[in-house]
Amino acid sequence: MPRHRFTDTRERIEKAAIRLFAEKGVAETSVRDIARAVDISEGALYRHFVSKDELVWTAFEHHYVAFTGRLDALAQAETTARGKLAAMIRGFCDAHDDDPTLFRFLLFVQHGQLNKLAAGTPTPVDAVRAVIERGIATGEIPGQPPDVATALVFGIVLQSATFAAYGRLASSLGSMSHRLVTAAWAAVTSV
Amino acid sequence: MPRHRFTDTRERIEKAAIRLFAEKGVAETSVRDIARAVDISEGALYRHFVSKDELVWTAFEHHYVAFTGRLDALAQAETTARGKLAAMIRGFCDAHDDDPTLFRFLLFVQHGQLNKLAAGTPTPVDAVRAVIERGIATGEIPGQPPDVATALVFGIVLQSATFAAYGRLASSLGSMSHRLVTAAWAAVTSV
Amino acid sequence: MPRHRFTDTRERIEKAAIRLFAEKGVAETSVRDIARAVDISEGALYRHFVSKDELVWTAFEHHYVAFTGRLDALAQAETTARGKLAAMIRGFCDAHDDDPTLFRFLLFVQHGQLNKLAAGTPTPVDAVRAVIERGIATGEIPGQPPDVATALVFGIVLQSATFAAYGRLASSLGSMSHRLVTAAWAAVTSV
Amino acid sequence: MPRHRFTDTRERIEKAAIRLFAEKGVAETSVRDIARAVDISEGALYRHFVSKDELVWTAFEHHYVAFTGRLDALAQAETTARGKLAAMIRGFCDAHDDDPTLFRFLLFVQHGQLNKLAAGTPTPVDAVRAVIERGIATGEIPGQPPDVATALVFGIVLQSATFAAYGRLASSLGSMSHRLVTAAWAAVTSV
DNA sequence: TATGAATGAGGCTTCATTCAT
DNA sequence: GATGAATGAAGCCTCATTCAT
Repeated sequence: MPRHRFTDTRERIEKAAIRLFAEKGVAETSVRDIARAVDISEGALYRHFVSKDELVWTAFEHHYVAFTGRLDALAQAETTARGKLAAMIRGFCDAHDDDPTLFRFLLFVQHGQLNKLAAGTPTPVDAVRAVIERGIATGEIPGQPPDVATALVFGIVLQSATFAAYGRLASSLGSMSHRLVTAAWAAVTSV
Repeated sequence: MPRHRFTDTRERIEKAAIRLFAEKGVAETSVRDIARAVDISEGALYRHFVSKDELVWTAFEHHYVAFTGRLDALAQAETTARGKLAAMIRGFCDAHDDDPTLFRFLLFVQHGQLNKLAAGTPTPVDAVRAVIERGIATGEIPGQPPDVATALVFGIVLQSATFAAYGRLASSLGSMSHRLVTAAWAAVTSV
Repeated sequence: MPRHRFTDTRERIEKAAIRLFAEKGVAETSVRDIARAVDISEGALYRHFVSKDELVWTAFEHHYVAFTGRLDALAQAETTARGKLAAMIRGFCDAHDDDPTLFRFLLFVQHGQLNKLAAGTPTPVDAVRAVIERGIATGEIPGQPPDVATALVFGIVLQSATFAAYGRLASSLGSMSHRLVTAAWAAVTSV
Repeated sequence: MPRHRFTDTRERIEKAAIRLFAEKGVAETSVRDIARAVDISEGALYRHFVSKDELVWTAFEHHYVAFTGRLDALAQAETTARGKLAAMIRGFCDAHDDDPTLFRFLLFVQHGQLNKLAAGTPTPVDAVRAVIERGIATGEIPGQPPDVATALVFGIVLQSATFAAYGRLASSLGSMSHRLVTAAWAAVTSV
């Protein structure tokens, strides 16, 4: 099944690349590093990716869009603003715990990739912001600039992930998702 | 007497370097980039800094320690936990508005520099955490793991700065410091 | 199958490097000089050697140890002290005539490499010294500090090679090996 | 006495340079190294020497010619070939013991300087060779190619100095000059 | 005279990418 | 599809030398 092996190699490359990018940064990771991690030759890597840039971009875009979609879906399954926000925050925590390395790559290391997103492509920030904007419209959330409220929620979640990465917090964000929801809601409604 | 006894080349290098580091990242900024920004030769740079590493480290450490000290001083000038926290958050906002580039370099780009700090050197995180821990001890802040509460406060402030950098929020954080204080206090006391 | 599985680039690099080192010295020979001599790019060189240092060391160590071994073997094939010494001196002359450039690199240019030899690694000096020490013990050579006698023998051989390099003596040391043996033996037994 | 200070600085530079050259080699010694050793600025060094090359050359030529002259004088004070040779060898030993660093610089590190000597400038090799040639002419020394005999004598002396530098022999060559004379004479007359 | 900042060439090395096999 | 040698640009750094002060 050569097709399978191909697909498999491509995925192994992407996975290794994401891990290395998350650990060391994109610029600090060489094509050689990646090839070695997957135990293939440098040349072979170019059979699967046209360039390092494309590899970075592919790895980023694919998961970034998927994660955004998941957040949207989680929100839509709820009816209240608080419920939507809570579901999304739990979604963040789950995504983090599921693959902390990928989470860090998507949300911390992406420097430079964000600008490449086609204008209008929704991001996790947009997903959160949409819920907040709607909550303000319905009166569930006090009137305020939605970007500020989005920053509050986003900051609470991402900083926890950062602390987890540095070992300042337990590596499982799920166990504190309830606390984060409470805090985020308090922050957002504290106007 | 030397040609440039009162020269400011060293400072111009540091300033340009910080700007480039904040804009593009450390690894993505070459010594040549820096030299060009200051309009000197690459070699000349090495009369002022032993290596690129030392330049990064110097630029980081100097301001990082100073900023931490400023935060501590602001906190000490207040008596209540809420007062201390409010003063520190305003301190963050002022530092940001004073020199957004430096702020971003210190708090976002430091990748890799933090580990070089002598163990025990206090950081802004420590400054905030100390106030929170004390507040919990005095009962001003509800009982909770201090690291979680610290993440809440830190996240609220840093994410606002991030949004400002991306143009999602006004570039002046000072104008919203009151809102951030309220939100942070709400988050911290929402247990 | 790789492009150049049977390629000899590595050997060509080593050979050119040894020649240049012998002609100009190690520090005076740049990686660019070597690459040009082999007609490859500088970067290509690093696929074959990890660093200039490693190239120098590899070129040195490999041949140095081999040469020492050859000397030892030549000595062991003889029974008397004079026979052993004579065989070694002829060994020096043959090695010189075989590849004067390599000979000069090993015995004159090694500046700095000798210290890298694992302590206890035998050198040509040790080989000669061992024979002399034994000759003194058996009474074939008059009692004297073995290091002094070693210097006499070594000096006679190496200075002849030096003169050959400068054109003061014929480039073939083999044709005068008999003379060198006689002189060395006379010097050593002249106590 | 500004004149004196000037002269003094120039000599201190030369002395420090010779030491560093002997210790590390010419290419491995930077102008900066030298300036630091003398505790002056790099620029100041150029007030005393037009270039590094000139410094090397001056340091070499001056002492090299002087040493050659001393050898000649020592030889002329004797009447027999053996006496002349013995005096010269003692001259070598004394020069070595007097300033081992200078000795090594002149006789080992000069790589590249020898060719700059005006054609016909007498060298220590010439001094020894002249005595030997004459000894052969008078019959005091058996007939043989004078260059070979010169190599024997030179090698015996220089290798002893080399061993002294490496700690294989006592640092005082004077104490073994008698032995070296005996050995050299034996070697030369062993045809 | 002395200083040390500045220069420009060059040194060693790494990197993304290509390509003959 | 895979290999790894080769390339050329670029990266960081050192050096001999100059020059304004």
